[in-house]
Amino acid sequence: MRPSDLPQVRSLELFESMSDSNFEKLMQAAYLQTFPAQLELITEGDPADFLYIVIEGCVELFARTNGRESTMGMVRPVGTFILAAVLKDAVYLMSARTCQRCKLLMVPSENIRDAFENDEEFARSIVIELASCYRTVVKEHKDLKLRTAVERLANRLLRYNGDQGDSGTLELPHDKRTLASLLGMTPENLSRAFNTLKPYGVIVQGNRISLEDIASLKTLAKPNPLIDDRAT
Amino acid sequence: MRPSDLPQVRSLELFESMSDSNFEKLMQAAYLQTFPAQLELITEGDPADFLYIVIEGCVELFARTNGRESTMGMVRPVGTFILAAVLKDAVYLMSARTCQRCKLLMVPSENIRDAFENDEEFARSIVIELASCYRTVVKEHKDLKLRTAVERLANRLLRYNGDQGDSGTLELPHDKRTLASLLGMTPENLSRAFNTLKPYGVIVQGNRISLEDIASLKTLAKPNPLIDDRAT
DNA sequence: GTCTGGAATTGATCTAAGTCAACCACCGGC
DNA sequence: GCCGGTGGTTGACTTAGATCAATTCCAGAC
Repeated sequence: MRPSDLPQVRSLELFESMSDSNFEKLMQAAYLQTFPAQLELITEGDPADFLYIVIEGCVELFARTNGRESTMGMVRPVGTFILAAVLKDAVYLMSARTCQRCKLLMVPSENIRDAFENDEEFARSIVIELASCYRTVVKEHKDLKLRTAVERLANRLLRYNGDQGDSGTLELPHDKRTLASLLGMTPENLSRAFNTLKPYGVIVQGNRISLEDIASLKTLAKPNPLIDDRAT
Repeated sequence: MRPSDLPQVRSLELFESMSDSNFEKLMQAAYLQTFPAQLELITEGDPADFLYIVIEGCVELFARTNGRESTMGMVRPVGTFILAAVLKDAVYLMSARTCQRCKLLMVPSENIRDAFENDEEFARSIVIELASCYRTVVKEHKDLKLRTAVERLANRLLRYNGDQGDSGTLELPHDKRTLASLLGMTPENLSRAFNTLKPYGVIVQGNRISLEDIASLKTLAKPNPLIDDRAT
């Protein structure tokens, strides 16, 4: 792997407080690979052989059952996916595909579990990371169970706006069909949801969105830190 | 606490491989309390002061936002709740209330975090437990996103039937309004869902259900181990 | 530039599910 | 025994959202 990528990986909360020697050992066992767009990296039900770390590009996590399919999450640099399956030595619950050409670091599950046994700091980081993942899904579950499609969209826009510096203008980080699936609706319905948000100052131009009246958008969205805040 | 309860708690996967002395220390810091039915034990947004362990009775986890409310899960003996918030030293994401008179063991968060630092085996168990919790929510999320209400009910019935010995007869473990909320629908809609399952051999008498034609119920439900199996 | 194919939008329609209201059935208290 | 309350069911109706089909809008290929 390119030495310039290493510090990035090291800076992940997961690896930050690991000992140098253990980190190096882990990285030596890892593979850095480049994948083309639209490649299915893993399929739900397969045994978890690797922990994946996204160095470049973007990976979509999705689930399928009975002909239907839904986007479960998006991972961008520098983020990991399917830590839980790796630790439990279980099968993947989600599938993953590249959205673009991607550079991924693949760490063999066994090495992760070894490091977990031998590095107490790493074990601690893993717990924090897992707890965070858990809380993220709980929030998504609440979002889906307690809100309508329009509310989910409104809150998502407010979140993207916050992520991108609260400027009142934001760029959708994925295409609209993906966003729709992520929010648990159809692309058609997403279109219509954008239309119903127009009176609340939401202007759509391709994947650039301006929020002209954040106050009124908030009265509709009723954002809730226990659903929308990433940190808490 | 009654000494007869201790072995039960000790047998929890979470505490099983902990050292005796550490377990005792933890239990000495803990409080055993009995609560009446319908008491709100914790409220989402409050700081996580205790890890709760249900010794007797049944606790409902639920979430509220903007006037709406939804049941997120049910905890029965011997089970724990809100481990993630405790470990992250964060606020609760869910509220909890007793469904019946309950006996609960409350372990101060701080002691849990201490034990986590000092007992490597405990740390390992926590990771497994957290990973399991995570995977459980992911499954619930898939269930909600990928299935209709009737399918969710059908699969739930098959699951309860499996839990209760595959006899073809099962008892609903909670009242129907709670089940409805758990499955993400209204009580009225649950009633109707039971009716649409009648042609598939589902006979309802109060909270006793008989499944007279499991084969055909399965063709409708299309159970998927990556959603419905607890273990995987 | 023009062509082309995928993404996005729009409209018409259908369906699953929620809402509202009435009603029933069971249980506990008196 | 009767009363009243709670949980469950049923029916009529509304609504959110899905589906299907028809355009439109680009962006990239040539």
